Amino acid sequence: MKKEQIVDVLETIATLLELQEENPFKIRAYTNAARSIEAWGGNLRELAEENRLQEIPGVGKAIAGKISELVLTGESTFFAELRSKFPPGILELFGLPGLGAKKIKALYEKLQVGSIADLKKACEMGRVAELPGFGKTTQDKLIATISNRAKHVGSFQLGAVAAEAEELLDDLRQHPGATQVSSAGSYRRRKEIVRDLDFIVATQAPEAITEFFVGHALVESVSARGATKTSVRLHSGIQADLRVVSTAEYPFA
DNA sequence: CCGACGTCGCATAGTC
DNA sequence: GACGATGCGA
DNA sequence: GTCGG
Repeated sequence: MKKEQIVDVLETIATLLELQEENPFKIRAYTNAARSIEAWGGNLRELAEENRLQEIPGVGKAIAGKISELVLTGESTFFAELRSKFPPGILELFGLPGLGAKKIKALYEKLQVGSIADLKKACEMGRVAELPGFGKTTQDKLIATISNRAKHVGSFQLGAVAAEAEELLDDLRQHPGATQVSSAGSYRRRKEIVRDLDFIVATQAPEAITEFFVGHALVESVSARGATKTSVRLHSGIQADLRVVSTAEYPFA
């Protein structure tokens, strides 16, 4: 297992320990270890094989043991057991502003809320406002936040994808077969939130352009490939659509 | 072995 | 309206 | 859970 994944596991352990109201210092120990490992340049596998994990600040005997297990087997019995105590979706709830461990625990124990979808239903049924510590205001705000969030699933901040978009545009323009290249849609309009990137290329050689597009270094995977429209996913995770048109119809595309 | 581990201020919403 | 709880960031 | 006296 890779370093980033291990860091993620340690952070998740900390979060789950919060839910069962563990000793706050123990919780922090896990987050500290995660931060520390993140900053550690070296190779975890080597360190694990030489039993030197404890050289990393914040990593003691217990956490070192869990890391070795993760590095070697990709699993941790402790983590698996901890995880099994809660529904997987409960971690989503930490992403909602205003919700922390205490509130989430109450929602889970009293209303069996184990995901954002569950929470939305509970709010809509008016059950959340009944809970001590919650009220109508909170319930309404949660509904609003969740609905708002749904709109942004699979969307990106403009700045987060601008670099990829521009690089792709430039490279398409470099291609000898492309006579006109432009972006379209929300990216062209510089909307703050973009769901996907749209490119339009005028060409006499659609096949070659498509080939070039799907083979581009920024492309992670190809989800659809047709004569006039091709969809791919870039490394950042955003979807990018390419429309190829004849030079004659480009002005109308 | 055993105690310390950051702390404070602010905002918000709920309860008394 | 005061007060404690919770969440969040400095 | 980890660190340090």
